[in-house]
Amino acid sequence: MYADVIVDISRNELDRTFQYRVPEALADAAVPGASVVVPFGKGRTLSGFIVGLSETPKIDEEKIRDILSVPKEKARVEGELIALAAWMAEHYGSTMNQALKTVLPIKKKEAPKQKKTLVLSMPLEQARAEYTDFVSKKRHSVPKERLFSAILENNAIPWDFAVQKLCVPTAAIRDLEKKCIIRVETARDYRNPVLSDGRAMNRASAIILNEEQEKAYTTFANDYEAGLRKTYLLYGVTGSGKTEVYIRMIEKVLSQGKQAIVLIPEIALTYQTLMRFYSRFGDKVSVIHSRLSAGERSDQFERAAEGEISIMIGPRSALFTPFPDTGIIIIDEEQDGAYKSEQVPRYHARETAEKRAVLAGASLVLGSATPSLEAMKKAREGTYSLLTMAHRVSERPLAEAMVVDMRQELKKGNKSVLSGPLAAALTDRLARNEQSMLFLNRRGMMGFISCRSCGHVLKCPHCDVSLSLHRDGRLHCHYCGYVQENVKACPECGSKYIGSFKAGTEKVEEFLHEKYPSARILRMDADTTKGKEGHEAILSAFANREADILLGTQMIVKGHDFSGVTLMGILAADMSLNASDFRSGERTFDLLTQAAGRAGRGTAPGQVIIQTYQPENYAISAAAAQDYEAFYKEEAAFRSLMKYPPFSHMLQVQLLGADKKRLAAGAEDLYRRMKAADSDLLIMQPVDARIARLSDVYRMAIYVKDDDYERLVAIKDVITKILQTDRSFGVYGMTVFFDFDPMGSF
DNA sequence: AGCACGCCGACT
DNA sequence: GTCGGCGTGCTC
Repeated sequence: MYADVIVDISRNELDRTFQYRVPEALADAAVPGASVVVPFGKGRTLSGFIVGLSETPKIDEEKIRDILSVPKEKARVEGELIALAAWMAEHYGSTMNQALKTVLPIKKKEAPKQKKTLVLSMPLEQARAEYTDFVSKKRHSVPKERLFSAILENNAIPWDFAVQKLCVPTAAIRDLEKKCIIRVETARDYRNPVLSDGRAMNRASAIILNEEQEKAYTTFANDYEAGLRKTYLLYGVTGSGKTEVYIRMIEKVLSQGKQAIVLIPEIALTYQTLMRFYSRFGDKVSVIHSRLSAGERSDQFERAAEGEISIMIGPRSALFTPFPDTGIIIIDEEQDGAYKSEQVPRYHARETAEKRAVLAGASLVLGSATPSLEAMKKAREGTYSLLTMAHRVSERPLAEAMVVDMRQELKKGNKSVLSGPLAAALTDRLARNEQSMLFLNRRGMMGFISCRSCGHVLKCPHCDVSLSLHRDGRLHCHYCGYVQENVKACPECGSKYIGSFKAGTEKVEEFLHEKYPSARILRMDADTTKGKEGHEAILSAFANREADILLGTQMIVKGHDFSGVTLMGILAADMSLNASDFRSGERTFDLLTQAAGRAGRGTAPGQVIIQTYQPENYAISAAAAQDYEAFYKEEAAFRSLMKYPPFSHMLQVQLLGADKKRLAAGAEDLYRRMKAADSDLLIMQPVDARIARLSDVYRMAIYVKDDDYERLVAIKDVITKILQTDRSFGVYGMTVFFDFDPMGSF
């Protein structure tokens, strides 16, 4: 018996299976998915995973070696998850090893990571002298020079950083170590302890659904009974009671002896939802969240595999819960950006869930009040089954929304961040002793140029995304590389009030204190929520009416209900609209819709005031009118015209390198090779990434667009092949990553 | 990734 | 002439 093993080294050159013999004694333990220890090369033992078994040797039998052991305590990947990992590696461009590690429950008793650090092992003065000496040599290695100078600057740098970011070969490190210039120190880093949350709950009684909810549920239930496994888009306005529908669907699936996975964007922010599940299903439910230790996570996964629990709730990674027979996967707030992984493999939970659902024979339910263009497009085409819930459970009216044109405010001579109507509304709420929330959308405020007189935003003539101001003082497009000089006056109206937009929560807070000295103000942003309980502390203080105004960024918008709030002010709705990113309209619409949903949750009617320089923009007007249809129509037209996802697909080839010139040369070389490989594919010339340099690593990107996702996968495979086989690429010191249909900025 | 082998420039 | 750096090949 032979086993195909993927060894635990994430290098393209080694991203294939190696065949090993299974000794008699290990025959039972050596199943696909098992973690094994194998000999590799000379005097090395590595861990790896069995991904397949066979009876026949594929290579010279003499060369095949034995599996050394199958450690019992190590986690095992289920066959279904191996297949899923293979799909992910292929579709998102990663090694099989990386994909397996993503899918795999984190190993239980993993030895604490030995963090290796490189430190200077001689006095600084002496090292400086050595360095000068070293550089003066005619034939010295460039990577070594990088490492040397980095250490001189920082005294100590992590091993991983040197190897991965500075692209220093290990041999070079060893060499400097041998010369007693640097020292490799190993320090333990400890796991952070975890709070466990095991509270007993009373079971809530059965839920009674309203007509719309019942209809959505029945459609699903009938399909399920009939053995149909589909993807459903549950499109329900804020407050339409999606959670109750999820719960009923889960009950249905559990009654058939199957299990359920529920994905949510941010556990901390949907505590209320979570408690609903707890009270309904009690200890059948388990929750994973980011604060859980590796050990606790792995315990939860193990419980799932053992059948102790049947519902797993958690973020993106909960998708890989090793249930034996998953019956339903639910993705709540399906449009949320958090479902796209930032790490390689850069998978999207929606697509990956679709794949897993097929592999597992499960149904997939996507829930949202503002569905992503991706999901709605498929629903309209009939690929997904659309379940609509258009009414709020209590029939409570949506808050009344008003759009304030900030250009008019400027004309009236008001240059402050608060418009007349919003200032008046605030004064009014303070007098009536009601609470207000002010939302400052800071996302993507980096460097777009807009006119404060007419609202005109400078855009790339080829890509229709905002140009951003670079350090060189010129305006760049991040998709195609278009560059133009900055402007002194607005090209539309000639006004001199044009420039990049800046305003921080702190500044606004100061302003509010001045204007409303007696008001009690709470500020919530990345700075004030640093502590572990920062979030909760501020939110509960506000819920207890310890403040009149809550001022904050995105984080105040999601999930929480404050019954005392009757006013929601959105200070600058445009900010996220002009991020140089094709998804900015969608994100803005989503944020504004959610923000608007915050006001008027109690008995008093709510009011929403949206301040903007672009009241005519469809993302803003549609959000103010709470009109998803109108938004979808416009946004779909824009995406399809510009060939952006989901009407086309886009591959972002990310290029990183420590040396600017070599990186540029490498990018150019790769670009030409790509063109040669598929000459009529739309490949853009290499451009600087939005963050062109990050911790001393230069970053570039090549974008490729095509209707056919598989064609992008094909060009990805071409690139991987070139990198693997063509040694001459080594000179560029360039590392390459892929991001398919990217979200956010690179 | 990491290890052995072997060529070729630099220094004695 | 020898030393040692770095490119090259290989891992079941």
